[in-house]
Amino acid sequence: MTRDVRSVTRADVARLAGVSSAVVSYVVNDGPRPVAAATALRVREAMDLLGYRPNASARALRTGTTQTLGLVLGDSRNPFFTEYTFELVKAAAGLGKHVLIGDAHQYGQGDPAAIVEALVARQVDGLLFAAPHHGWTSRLAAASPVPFVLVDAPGPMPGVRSVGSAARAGAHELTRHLIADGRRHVALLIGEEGFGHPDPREAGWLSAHVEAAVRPGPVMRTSFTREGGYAGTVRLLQGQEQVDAIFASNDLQAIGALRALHEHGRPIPGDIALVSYDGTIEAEFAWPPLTVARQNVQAMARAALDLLAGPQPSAGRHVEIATQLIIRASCGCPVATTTASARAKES
Amino acid sequence: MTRDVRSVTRADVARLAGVSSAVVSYVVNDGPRPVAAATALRVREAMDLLGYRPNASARALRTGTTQTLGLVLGDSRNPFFTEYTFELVKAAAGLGKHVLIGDAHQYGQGDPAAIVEALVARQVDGLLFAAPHHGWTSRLAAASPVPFVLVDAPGPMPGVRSVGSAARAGAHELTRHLIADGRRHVALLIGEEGFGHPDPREAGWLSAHVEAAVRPGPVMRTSFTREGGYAGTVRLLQGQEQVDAIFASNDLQAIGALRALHEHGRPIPGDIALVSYDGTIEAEFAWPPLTVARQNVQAMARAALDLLAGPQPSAGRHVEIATQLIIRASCGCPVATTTASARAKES
DNA sequence: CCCATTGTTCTACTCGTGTAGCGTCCTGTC
DNA sequence: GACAGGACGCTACACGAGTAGAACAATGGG
Repeated sequence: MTRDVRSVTRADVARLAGVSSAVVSYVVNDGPRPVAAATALRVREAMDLLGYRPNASARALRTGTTQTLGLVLGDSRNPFFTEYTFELVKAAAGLGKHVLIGDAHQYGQGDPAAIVEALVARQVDGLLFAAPHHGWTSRLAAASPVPFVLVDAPGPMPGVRSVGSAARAGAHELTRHLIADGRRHVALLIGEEGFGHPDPREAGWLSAHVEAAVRPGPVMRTSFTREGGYAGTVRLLQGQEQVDAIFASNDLQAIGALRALHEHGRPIPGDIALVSYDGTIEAEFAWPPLTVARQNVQAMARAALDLLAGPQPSAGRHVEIATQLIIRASCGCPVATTTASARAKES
Repeated sequence: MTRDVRSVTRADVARLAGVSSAVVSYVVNDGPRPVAAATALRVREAMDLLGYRPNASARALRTGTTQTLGLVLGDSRNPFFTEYTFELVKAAAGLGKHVLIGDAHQYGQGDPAAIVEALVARQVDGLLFAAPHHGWTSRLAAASPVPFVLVDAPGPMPGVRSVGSAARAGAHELTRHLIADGRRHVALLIGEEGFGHPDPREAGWLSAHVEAAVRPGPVMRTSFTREGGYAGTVRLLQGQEQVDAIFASNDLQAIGALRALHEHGRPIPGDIALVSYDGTIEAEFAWPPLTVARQNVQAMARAALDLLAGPQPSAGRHVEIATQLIIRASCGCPVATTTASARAKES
């Protein structure tokens, strides 16, 4: 039919409807000026007939806004981030915005500013950072001329808007559950020290021990990957310290731990209980299904977009979303139910 | 410093460098006209000093190309598609292009044209369809005014450019491996009939049986989800027919099957072998690790972009990428090695 | 009947970039 | 010394949409 739909322009519609191009704009945008009902109808008919679609580039040029957000991703193999990504895409679509993906890997880990520039050059209205390298944050903040939020921050940072889970409370609750079940040697799998803040998951794990007056189990530092979880667990099993439960700080580590435990023939949860922080679908369909502190990815995505759209307090702002304790087979407790954890709070 | 980086324009650079704005363009684009070396240097210094970034919207308006591709995604919870997504993003970045994500779910399954329109209105240069609903294809093709390719097609379709794996060969090889190991009752987990083409995975599974003169095992039709794999496997275990191996048609079904087998206390591979088609990281870190026909997602992503960029044959074109047989513990065979399957071919 | 007011529409400029058409100057050759 | 030709650079317009300012018509009040 029409050779090229993109070539239908405002002027074409105006000509067909017998009006000026301004009127077409007013109709399209329910514009700043009123249009007589009869005229608007003629214009709408002309638009339908021609299959008119306003040119987004021209609009962006004129208005300075693209209705597009840039998402900087660090680890695309982590199911938590992929789930997060798609929740963000969905939430953005609900606001009529699209998401442009910038994978940090391809630009080389060394230069976060390059990613930001590539996205900013595309005229994105805002940036979402899901890059786990918290060391980047300050440089990213400096490099970004547009509003941005960290979508997975461990805690508040001055001058930065961020969203995170109530990780300390979630980890505390998860650990307390293990202790209440009778576990007395809960090892912690976690990332390297100085990876930004003191890790709130470690703090929660520790505080649950303090609260119950139980001596904390061993801490194993490794990477937040399947391989890291595997290697860390093997080291735990070969070590001197007694272990009757493992707290993995994300699902990837838990999946790796699972393999190590299976390979060593240690029954779960009979011999060693295993719980995890994140609670992606992978943890749900692992064997045995994992008891987790589930991050509310959907709520986090919405909060991130709210922060981006809202006013820009120079002091920064951190929104914390509650996690949810989901009890499955891997902790070996009798009940299998669900409890809401600490309520959402802000700081 | 500069109040708003986006506000630095070509004219600012020209003024600082003491040249006209055209010259700045020529330098930026290594433009259609030559520029004296000394002048170019001055311009470049001015650009650096001001932090000039060409406005992508204005460029897109002028040139009619956005250097952006739209990706229509059907199932964002399938690790195969998420891996594919990020390979596409990476491959596109290598060509200086970005990817705009359109999640089919949010628009409602009923109207694929709406997704296309939303993306096309954003001036994407091309479309990539990863929507598994093959029934959509013709409508999508009709709705798309820009070049498009199917990135996960089961076979050639007239007038459509598409990429797929050599699924029949891969399934054949995988099944043959099971039979060679002594399995004689290989059940097939697969999707509903009429889901587009006759499924090449079913054909490969069947042809391996014919080749070995072994009577094919039961066929279980279910959805391509974890839940579907679980339910299908439970039905298989409760059914009359003997089963000593299960061929899952994708990793999701395999993960579900794994849970069912574990729940029923059927040792893998001792009692029942399990293999899967896809070969994402989830299959690698399952317990036991799954023997798979791995789709070469990276090669598929590159092929898809090549097809999109290349000439547009009206007859359509289908590129097939070879799968790779990866032997792990779940099939119970003695060796654990890797074999390349049928080489890439085109049709 | 005139004029102010309101409602509706048109004209014209703007956003920032790509590039065609047209100088301008410089060099080499007869 | 005049002139052809090349190397550079500048001016000016187009891309498609948003919207302010002006124009025009219709209406009501005095």
